[in-house]
Amino acid sequence: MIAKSRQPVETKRRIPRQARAEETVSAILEGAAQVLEAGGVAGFTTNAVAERAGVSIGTLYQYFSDKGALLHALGEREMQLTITSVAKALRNDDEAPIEERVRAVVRAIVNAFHGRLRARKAVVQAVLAQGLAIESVAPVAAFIAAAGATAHRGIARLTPEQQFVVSRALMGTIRAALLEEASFFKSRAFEDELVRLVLSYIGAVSAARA
Amino acid sequence: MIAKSRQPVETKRRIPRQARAEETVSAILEGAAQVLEAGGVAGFTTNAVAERAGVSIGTLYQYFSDKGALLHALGEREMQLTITSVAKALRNDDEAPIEERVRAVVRAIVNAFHGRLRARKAVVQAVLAQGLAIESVAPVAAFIAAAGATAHRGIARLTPEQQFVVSRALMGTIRAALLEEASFFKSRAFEDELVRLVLSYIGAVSAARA
DNA sequence: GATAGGATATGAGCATTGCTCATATTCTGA
DNA sequence: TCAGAATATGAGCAATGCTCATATCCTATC
Repeated sequence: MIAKSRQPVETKRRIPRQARAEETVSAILEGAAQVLEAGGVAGFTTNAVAERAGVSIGTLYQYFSDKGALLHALGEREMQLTITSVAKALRNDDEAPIEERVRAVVRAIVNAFHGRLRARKAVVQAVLAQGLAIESVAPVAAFIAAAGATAHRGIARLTPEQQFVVSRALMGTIRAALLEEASFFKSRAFEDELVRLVLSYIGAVSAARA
Repeated sequence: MIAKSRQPVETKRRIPRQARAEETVSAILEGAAQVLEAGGVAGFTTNAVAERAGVSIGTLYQYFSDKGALLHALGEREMQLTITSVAKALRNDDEAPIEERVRAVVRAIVNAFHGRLRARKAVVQAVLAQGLAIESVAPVAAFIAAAGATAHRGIARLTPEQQFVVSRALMGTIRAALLEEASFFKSRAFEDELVRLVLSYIGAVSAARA
């Protein structure tokens, strides 16, 4: 008796080995984004994604174990974009005053949500709808927490709870503005308040240490 | 030709007029909560809810236009609980120092999430998954913003953006702790940090005005 | 107490959707 | 050239959201 070849229990089932397979995966992800942009979470069906991507439904399931895995992949894509954006913002002004650095981070995150707002909103919604929030959003938050909390000229290092609070407060507020389609989402006034939120908190922690 | 009787486009279709109908609606909501507690969002099917509630699927749809409406109702129930809890907390110490009042609000919100954590988490997830966040969560946030931001002994009144930031930052952080099942969710240390977050932000706004 | 009509409850079953699997096609290395 | 691996296909099954024709229950009126 020959054992069936085991499939790894991953989000992706088959790993592309040929160029056309890579293209297929890209097409599926792009199709997924388009379907989300067009019809939001409600219209997001795997059959619709496959059709939009120009592949059969079977092909879709060769690369994604289920609908959730597809959303997960989209979420990770967004996450990576944000992380890259934040990292870049921090690299530029390494010795700038803390306010500049915080502002750069805030702006980077907000700007990561440019274009295809409807799709992005839908991705956030869908990712939150599953337990995926933990793995998928936490890295961004952790990165921000670490970045914003590095001991830096009299600024105290943050405890894990404090890192959690500052990162989730920032991400949560931005996410709320996106989901609620706040008119001031990309306004300077909103950015100012987010900067104030982070700075005042970090300042208060530092002050309490002294 | 007789026009069909128009159904109001509401979350609830039929409005209970008899006592047994009220009981039916309660049973459905209770069944929904139980199904969520047992199987999370994944196991939440309308047929399962109807069975658990001891009513037929048809009856369920007499009172709730669709699955979303059911989640919406559960969400509103949670929201109302939180609002009541916060209002009560604020009523007690009307002339207490601002720190006490903020702490009371923070504690009230966190304590609103006691018991049936799995169901609550699922409700939050489900509500976020639809566009319902806007109508369903915003009232709590607005209430908190208004309550925490009432001009009070040298504390400045907040602009709409500022109210948005302080309420969503607080709610978002608490929600993140719930969804990510943070170990410190109900710890004193976490509460302290939430208080610090709100106080430092309000303080910074006030300081900037002067 | 009888009963007409409104309110409430039922559940078989239809439409849609997530997903599988047997099969076909394409590619690559020897 | 061609065998076998990689990739692609899509009919169709199972599960789920939801409807509607029908049945049962309740209440108001006489």
